[in-house]
Amino acid sequence: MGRRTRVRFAPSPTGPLHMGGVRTALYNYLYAKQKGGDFIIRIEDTDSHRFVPGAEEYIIEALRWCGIIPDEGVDENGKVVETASARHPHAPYRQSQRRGIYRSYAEQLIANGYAYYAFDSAEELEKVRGEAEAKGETFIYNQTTRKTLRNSLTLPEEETKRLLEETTDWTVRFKMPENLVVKMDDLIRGHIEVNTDTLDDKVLWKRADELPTYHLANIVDDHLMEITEVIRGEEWLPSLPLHYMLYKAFGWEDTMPRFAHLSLLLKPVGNGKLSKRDGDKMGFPVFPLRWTNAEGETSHGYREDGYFPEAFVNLLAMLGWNPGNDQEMFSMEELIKAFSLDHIVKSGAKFNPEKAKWYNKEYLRLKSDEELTDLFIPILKEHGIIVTNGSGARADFKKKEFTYDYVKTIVSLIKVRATFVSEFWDIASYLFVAPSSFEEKDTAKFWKEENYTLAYKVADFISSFDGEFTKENLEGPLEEFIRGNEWPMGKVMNCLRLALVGASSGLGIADIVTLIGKEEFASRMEYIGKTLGK
RNA sequence: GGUGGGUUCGUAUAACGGCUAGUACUCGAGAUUUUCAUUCUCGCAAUAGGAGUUCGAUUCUCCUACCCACUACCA
Repeated sequence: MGRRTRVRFAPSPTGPLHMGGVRTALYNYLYAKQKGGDFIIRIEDTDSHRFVPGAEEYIIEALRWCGIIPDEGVDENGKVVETASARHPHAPYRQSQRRGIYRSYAEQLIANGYAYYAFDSAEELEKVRGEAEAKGETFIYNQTTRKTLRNSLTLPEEETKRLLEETTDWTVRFKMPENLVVKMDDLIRGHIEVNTDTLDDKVLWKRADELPTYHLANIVDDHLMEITEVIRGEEWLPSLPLHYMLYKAFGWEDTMPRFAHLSLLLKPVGNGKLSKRDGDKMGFPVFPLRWTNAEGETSHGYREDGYFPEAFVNLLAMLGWNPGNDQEMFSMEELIKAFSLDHIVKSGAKFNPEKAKWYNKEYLRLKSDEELTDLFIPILKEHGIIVTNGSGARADFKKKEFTYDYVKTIVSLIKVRATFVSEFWDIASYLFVAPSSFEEKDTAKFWKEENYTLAYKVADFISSFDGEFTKENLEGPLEEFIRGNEWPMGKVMNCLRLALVGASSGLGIADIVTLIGKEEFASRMEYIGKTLGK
């Protein structure tokens, strides 16, 4: 039909965006970009009671961190973003700022017999609900019960007129037709049929705050904004028949968007959907960014926990979608190329925190040494380490001054051992500060006279080594020396490692000695001797 | 309760009627390594249950079970 692809992500600013919401936004974004179309962010703030300050800014910032940038919508400063591709202005993108638009559409439905005025107060409805519940039934405002309630279908015309003018808590409800089978097609789920007898007369517009409800606002805006595909969460599937009926009532069937309903993200263990609590309990974030609520409770965010946005996006993309082959690592560009609604999984996906970490580990390895070094330097500063611009890999342990090259060399050696940059300090602190204590178990295992006497001989060998100190120069001769004497390699080396690292783990001895230098090496050998005996 | 959706190793998924049900994470074993880590090799482990259609069913149909969503003047 040649319509330009236009999709939207339409969050309501009632709190921080959950990672499931980010996934929905991501799929919309991928779909739009693949088709060369537009990705729109629309803020659905039609519920004045649930509005949370800062939530909108949070949502936009979170998406931007992920690299999900809208072609149209609101930016993180609240300013309108609009592309040149827009054929006519679609702004504003906040439904609260569009309130003037909706009333006439609601009235149009009434004029054409698709909707009616309802004057039942909240208390009255609560009462009939309570009565039904007492009888073990569920009250539904539908074609049967509407005949017994106060609305423009049951009241005389004059009374309706009077109430419209004199009262301010009435609503407009959709008049759901009787016994009609709605035939729908979902891009992911296929053909679905629902009988309208099982549906209720949903409120479309509220006089009290002069705002539409989700259903009306959603259909009107999707129409006005020329949305071609609606990709949203599974929780909307039950209201799809209503939405179909609304498009029909407005006479917009020919431009009705196609629908795709995504399954939910489930909690890692047990049943149910992923919630904030699961993250707190199991120690993983459920939010893209850190969030502090009105009560002052702070929730973890992927960004603050040290995840790379590329890793976060990648793991999210693979939760409920697959490329149809074994590829697991995808950049945003690759995702845009490979994405397809055909490969979306119908069932809910349990989130696996282990796999999330694995993704970050993989992306960490992919980063350049420079980039990782820049991320490591602020952490070093927190530990009182000064990083200078001096040339070469030089270390001054007394002044705690190390060159950029020194840090970079370390990063290149340790990055394979970490999942997060935040782990670098624990992994490599001994390359900046001499160990002050020695791991008990390792000490008991290796620091024995028959071992350390040999270790000190090896230390003498290293100290008197007259070539330039590099790993390449040192490694071969060192090994030959120990093997030549037929000394037990593992035991001797671990005595040295205990002295240099404080434990029997860490880099190769040649690496460490090359980095810290002769002087520091000697000092550490002396210290362990004084401390543990020699 | 009603309506709709779903169900392949522990987890994420592949196999769009046809090999021995593949891959990744996790876990286990081995190899390499001066330790640790890495790397490599191998291994454990699944079609919810039952009918039917078919030469043949993970795939199609029906029933049962279980899970999820919705059932607001919330989105």
